Amino acid sequence: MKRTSRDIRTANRYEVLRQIIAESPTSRQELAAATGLSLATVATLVGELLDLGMITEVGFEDSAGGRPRGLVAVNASGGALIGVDIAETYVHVELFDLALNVLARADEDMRPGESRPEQVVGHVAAAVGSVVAQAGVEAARVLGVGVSVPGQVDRDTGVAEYAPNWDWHDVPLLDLLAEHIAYPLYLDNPLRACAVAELWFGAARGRGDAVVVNLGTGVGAGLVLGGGLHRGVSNSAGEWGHTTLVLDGRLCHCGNHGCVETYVGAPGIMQNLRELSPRSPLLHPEDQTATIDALARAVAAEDPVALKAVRDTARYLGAGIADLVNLLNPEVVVLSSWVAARLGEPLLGEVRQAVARHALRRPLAATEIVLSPIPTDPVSLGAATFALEGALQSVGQRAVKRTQARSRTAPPS
Amino acid sequence: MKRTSRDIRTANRYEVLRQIIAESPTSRQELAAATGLSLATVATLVGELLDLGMITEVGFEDSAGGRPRGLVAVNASGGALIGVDIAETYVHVELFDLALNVLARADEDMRPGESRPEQVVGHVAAAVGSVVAQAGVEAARVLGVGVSVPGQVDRDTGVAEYAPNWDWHDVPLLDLLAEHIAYPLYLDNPLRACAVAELWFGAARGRGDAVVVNLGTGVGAGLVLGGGLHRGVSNSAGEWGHTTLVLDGRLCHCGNHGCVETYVGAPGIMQNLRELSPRSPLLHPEDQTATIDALARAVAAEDPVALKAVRDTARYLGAGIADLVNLLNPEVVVLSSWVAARLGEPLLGEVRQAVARHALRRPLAATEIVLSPIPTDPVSLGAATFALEGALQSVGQRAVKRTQARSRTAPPS
DNA sequence: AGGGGTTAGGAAAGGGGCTGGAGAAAGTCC
DNA sequence: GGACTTTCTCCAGCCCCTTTCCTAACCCCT
Repeated sequence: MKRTSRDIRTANRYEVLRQIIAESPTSRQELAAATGLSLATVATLVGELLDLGMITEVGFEDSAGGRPRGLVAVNASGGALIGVDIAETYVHVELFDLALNVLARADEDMRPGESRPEQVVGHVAAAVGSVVAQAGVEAARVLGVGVSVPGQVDRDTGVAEYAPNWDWHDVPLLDLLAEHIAYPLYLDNPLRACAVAELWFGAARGRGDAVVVNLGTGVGAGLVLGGGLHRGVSNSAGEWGHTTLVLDGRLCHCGNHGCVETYVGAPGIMQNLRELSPRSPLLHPEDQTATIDALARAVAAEDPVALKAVRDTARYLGAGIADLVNLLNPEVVVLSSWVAARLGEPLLGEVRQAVARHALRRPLAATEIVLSPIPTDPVSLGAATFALEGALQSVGQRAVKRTQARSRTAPPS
Repeated sequence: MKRTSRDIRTANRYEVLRQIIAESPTSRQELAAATGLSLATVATLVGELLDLGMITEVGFEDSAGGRPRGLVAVNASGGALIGVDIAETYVHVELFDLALNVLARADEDMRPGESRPEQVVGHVAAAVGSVVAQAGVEAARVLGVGVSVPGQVDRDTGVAEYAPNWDWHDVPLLDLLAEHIAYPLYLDNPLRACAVAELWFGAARGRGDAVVVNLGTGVGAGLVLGGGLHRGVSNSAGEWGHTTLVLDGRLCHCGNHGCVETYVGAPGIMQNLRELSPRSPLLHPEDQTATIDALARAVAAEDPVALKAVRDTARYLGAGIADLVNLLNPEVVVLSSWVAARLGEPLLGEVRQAVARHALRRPLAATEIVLSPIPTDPVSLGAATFALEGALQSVGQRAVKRTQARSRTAPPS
């Protein structure tokens, strides 16, 4: 709530690092141009990041008659970040270097019924241990672990206030995890993880206002407003899946009827397909992933039923997204998560048309609708980004002293 | 987009003045406590406002053994603000003193067909001239004129990009007005005017995230996010009236079916009533205001048809608001504009129940739903507030020099 | 090989902001 | 009148960002 001049610094630090990660190697000049900051400010921020070991100087640009520009790049091996994606049936963990390359993965399946917090924590601890061992990084170089857990989360206290899958209430998840994991921990939910991933590395980079529509088993919308994540007063903003799309429509597990989720979530898409063709061979009743995969393949083969199913889904989705466009007037709407990744361009095209039919002209003209450009799992990437943000947050004064030390020691060769 | 330390200053200046207006007279100590700023900062900001003549020192608090606190209050006569509410059939103008009391009003009716920009500008100029004359304020003391015009507006260039009532496209309204009005002009739309009015003087004061639901002939939602107005990338955020509430529902003039507006805007409410009782004596087919007034009176008299009509309206409205609560997780939802003012508590009660049925528990628990506490026309008040913000924006360096002058001249008696 | 032109980047100065503390100011109480 | 208390102003200190100046580092040309 209260803004101080330090927040400006932190935001600029984020901005510079984002830019370096996006375009490595790069020069101070380019960074200044890209961020709009002065050269002097960029230079001090770059100095801080050099001191932290997050970036390194990697040589010089060829000059055409002048002092050559020094180039900096992400120091990939300068640290490791871990992203944990806890879902209903699995725990997926990835370890990233600072260039956000995946160095190691680990998965733990959870059987139905394995829903006690201690059990979940056990799986997470095992997977985290596994990725650290696989990647062979020293413990000291792990900058933090971001954890995404479905439902409502109090990120300050680290309490999972409510997780619908397992009917958790006020589980002190971060404290439980801290007993097994010695690295700094950051907790939030998958919606916001995806949004942050897009904000740092995806289609929302550099945009003031963006909506990240999450299409998975559940559905939600991560909101980027004013250049930062919008959390709402109790950190539960973005619950878009239970917006009423069809009055008295399909029954949703939330108890209402006609929620967006029941039409465009993976089970909803299966239902759309089933209503078109009850015995479609594409349907794998117990396996959402297999069904969506089959649907994607059938669309590629121009199967008419599959095309119609995607079009129907896009109609619902487009109507919902149009409402978001009208309400929030974002620069970009990003379709993210596994369903969007698999259905890809065919879905996107239909959605664009459907949105165009429903949205008002002016907001529509200002809004781009795109697929997430993030190739890996956005949830674990976003979770890792929370850890990265955490590591950058508290850079504070110490760095200044060390800047002096640096400039004394190693003049460029 | 780009934040600088000056923005902090401006925000703090707003905050201090807001607090003084809300609670006049007050002391520097109280202001510091209320705003969270240090005493020193409050003192300099109060000094600035004293120099501007917007507030005055009005005496001292009784002390119980110490230096008594100096009290400051709004200097009501220190300036005048004009708010212009342009609507489809009328222009309503109010002149406020700095305590935001209405000193003068003027209305101009516009006949259907009188829709050329020059005609509207003529009415505005006449009404503005009238209020200035009525109130008898000197021209120099008018700090600015805020103008609210329906539709999409580019507030920087002062162009009314699109006004649906009159099918205006890219009308340079501010330039046209400037030919007749010599005061500083500020342009925006009624949605945001209402939101700003709530933010400064109403139920959104001091709240980080609020939604101001505007119930008039049209329907919209002013969004206060992160303590400030959310405008979206092309200043058209808040277009909530054309959110689809009922798939394939009532035809809306926007061309879609089932928009929120067709159920909870004044014409929509009339339709709700008509569907209940086609020959209801409450219906005044050509007069929205009269119908809503009659409905309000009938509700007060516990007329069962009227009660049912309000309940039906609240069902629709509640479903829509619940979606907003889920999506944005605001601290408060404010029901504003003339329909909300007239239907009042009965509507509010039904809406609360309807929202509770649709919204998710956690966001719901964090959200309060209230009627706007603003007794006058919120649109002209909000428009005047734009002028007030404008006057405070550019306080800059000059004030510092004058601070020295002040401290030399007038020591408190 | 050495100078001139050109560009990069560091250091210092400057401007804006907020805060904490010292000390003057203005009361009450004894 | 003096002791005590509280307010309020002013200044030093710190954090930010930017502008400006100057040196460093390179190219090219002679």
